[in-house]
Amino acid sequence: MISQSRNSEKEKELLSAALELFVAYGFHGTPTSKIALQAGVANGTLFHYFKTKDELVLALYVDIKQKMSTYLEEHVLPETTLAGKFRAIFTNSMQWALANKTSFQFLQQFQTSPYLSRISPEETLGQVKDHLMLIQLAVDEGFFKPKPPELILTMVMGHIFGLFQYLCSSDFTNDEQNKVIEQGFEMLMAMLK
Amino acid sequence: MISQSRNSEKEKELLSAALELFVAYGFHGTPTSKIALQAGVANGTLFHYFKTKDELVLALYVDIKQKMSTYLEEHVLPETTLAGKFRAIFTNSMQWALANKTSFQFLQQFQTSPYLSRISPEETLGQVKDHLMLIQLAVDEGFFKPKPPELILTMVMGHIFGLFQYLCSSDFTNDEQNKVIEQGFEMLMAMLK
DNA sequence: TTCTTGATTGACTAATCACTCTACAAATGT
DNA sequence: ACATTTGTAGAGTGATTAGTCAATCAAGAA
Repeated sequence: MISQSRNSEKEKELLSAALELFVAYGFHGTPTSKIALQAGVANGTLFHYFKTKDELVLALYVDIKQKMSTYLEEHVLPETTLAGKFRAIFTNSMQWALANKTSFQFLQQFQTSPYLSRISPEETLGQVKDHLMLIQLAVDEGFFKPKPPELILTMVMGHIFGLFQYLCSSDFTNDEQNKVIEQGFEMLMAMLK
Repeated sequence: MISQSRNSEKEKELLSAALELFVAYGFHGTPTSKIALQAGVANGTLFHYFKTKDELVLALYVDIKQKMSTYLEEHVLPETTLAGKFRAIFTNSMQWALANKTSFQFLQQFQTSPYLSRISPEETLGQVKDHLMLIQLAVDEGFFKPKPPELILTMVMGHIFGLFQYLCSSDFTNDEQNKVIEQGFEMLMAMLK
């Protein structure tokens, strides 16, 4: 219905404005008034959609996490082989991060901030469970070295963060970017196999 | 002199209190009044040592960076071989991070925050110049794969961050920790050689 | 039409914050 | 001894903030 789409629109505007401002000025460094202003709504409207500022921060985190997960699922599910799945997870994570730099920066910022503790351990676990299972499978089949899956996962994520920072630090053409991602994946595999 | 040592003491107290509170509640989430309280000094005293809150944040960053650098230099300089130097850099970075978790967490938080832009590029470059030169040397000698040193450096740092998070996520004995660090180094070398 | 419900507004408030200011104490220099 | 600088305190201030509230507005239901 029309009214609902209006609702979502303003909510989306608020989330989008919050994302930009949070990355630029930090969570506490961004007043709700500025968020409302940039979203083009009144002060009070923000609190109609989000009871508190904290709730807005958490909602933004969940929203971004979900968008990235959806993107990854779409691109990984079609892959049939283990190697194909890992390549898809890695390259598409990088592609998404580079295509959504602000969102990815927000994730980094959030995950190293005290806000992270507001996310329940179950929810955190749920987000990585699938990946852990896939890694376990790869270990069982001798595709990866026999290491704890959690160790492998954190290393892969560290790898992705590092590569992201490298690709953001200077200007690359799309071709160069893809080449670096490709090489980064090969190096990662050299480490894990 | 006595007065100077008193000065340093209060300044250190303030930096130490700020560190704990920043990691627990974030930069803007920590009022200067609470910092002064925890440091055991009056409100105004904080502003005698640091003109503004921002200056305190930056001073804390510089202080921690310098402590880590000093620690690394001490342990890396004695090494004579390339392999020895890299192993020393890696393992001692991990050791320092685990022995100074809060400090290391602060570095992570700071480096993913908008505050990072307050640090001049020259200063940032100065901090990594030595490492970049060492990597370049290793590439020239065929010790590492022929990749841009910046790429190798960000990957190593991503590796360290990942390993740090893994070792913080659950309880390990010292022996287990050292084993993981050792293995982590071997894997890193497998990737870079 | 009339009623109801939810969206929207922006002025308002109580609390909090970074920072100042004045006064005083302690150390240092001469 | 005296003067000067430096450290310390904590009440005070003006600005800012998250969140509230009473008042409209829009739109569908009866």
